[in-house]
Amino acid sequence: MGTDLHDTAAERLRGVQQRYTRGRQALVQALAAAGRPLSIPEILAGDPSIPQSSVYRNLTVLEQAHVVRKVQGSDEFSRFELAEDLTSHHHHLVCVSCGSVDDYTVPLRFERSMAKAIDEVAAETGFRAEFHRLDLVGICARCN
Amino acid sequence: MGTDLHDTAAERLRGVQQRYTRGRQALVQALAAAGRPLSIPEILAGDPSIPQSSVYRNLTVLEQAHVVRKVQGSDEFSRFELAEDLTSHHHHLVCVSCGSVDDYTVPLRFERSMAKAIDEVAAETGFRAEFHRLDLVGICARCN
DNA sequence: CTTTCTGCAAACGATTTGCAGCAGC
DNA sequence: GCTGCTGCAAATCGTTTGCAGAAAG
Repeated sequence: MGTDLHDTAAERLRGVQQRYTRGRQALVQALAAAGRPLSIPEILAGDPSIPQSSVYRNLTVLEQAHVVRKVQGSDEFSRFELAEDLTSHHHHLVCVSCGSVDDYTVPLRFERSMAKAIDEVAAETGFRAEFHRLDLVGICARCN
Repeated sequence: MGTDLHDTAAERLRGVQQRYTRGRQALVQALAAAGRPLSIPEILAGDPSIPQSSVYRNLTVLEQAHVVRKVQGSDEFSRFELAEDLTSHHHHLVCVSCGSVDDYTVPLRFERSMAKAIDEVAAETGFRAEFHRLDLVGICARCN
């Protein structure tokens, strides 16, 4: 299970001529354990032994290999999460107070009706959508 | 009509102890004319006589006065558009190729069903949503 | 007049990058 | 070994800010 994740990650990295090194494994592990998008400071706080530049560099590589995805929050930090096909389809609760980002899901029925609406927009505008973001921006339960 | 916009902007600025100066009027005018979120480089390209720092500073003030809103694209630039209550409710088509952001709308019926889904999420998670973002990320018609 | 704004240039801070040495295969 | 990765420190670049003079009311 957790092994599948790392196997898949290794395979995708190989696909872009990259190695699945210790540092990269640690990042994937941290993101999988968190279950929500993490900022670089959060990752560094979790393991201060990793140099910042390696985190940046490896997240960039993992993003190109489609192992992780960059997520926009409400603050100045980029956040990262595992690619959706390694987890499951979800959306984000973005807190404008503390900047945290949490996952949430909507009923499948609603996703379907959204997919239909998106298809219509694509047909009308000529825009080819790769994915959609349905973020709720507000105040998280912790910040009350 | 266009006057209403400027009157409203002036009023909102007064509400936060700020003046509606020439430079700020020019920004509001530019955003209204564009009809889509603009980045600072785009604004400067449209009128190179305005100094960069004034654009940044005034957009910040206008944002605090709820005259404009910051919008996230797919590139490194922040973008700005008029506050939604000065225009109308809409969402964004974000092009990952050229970075441009365009507006689009979905049927009102769909917005209603989305509002309901959002209420349910709020009830379940304790998250208080101020607004939602339904962005489509992909390739715009221009980039083909 | 007094307060706020503007323009310039210098500062900031998240992210990127050059380079020398180390690890993976 | 060769190639690619790491760690450090310096560079980059969008954005912010201090300050002196100009504009608003």
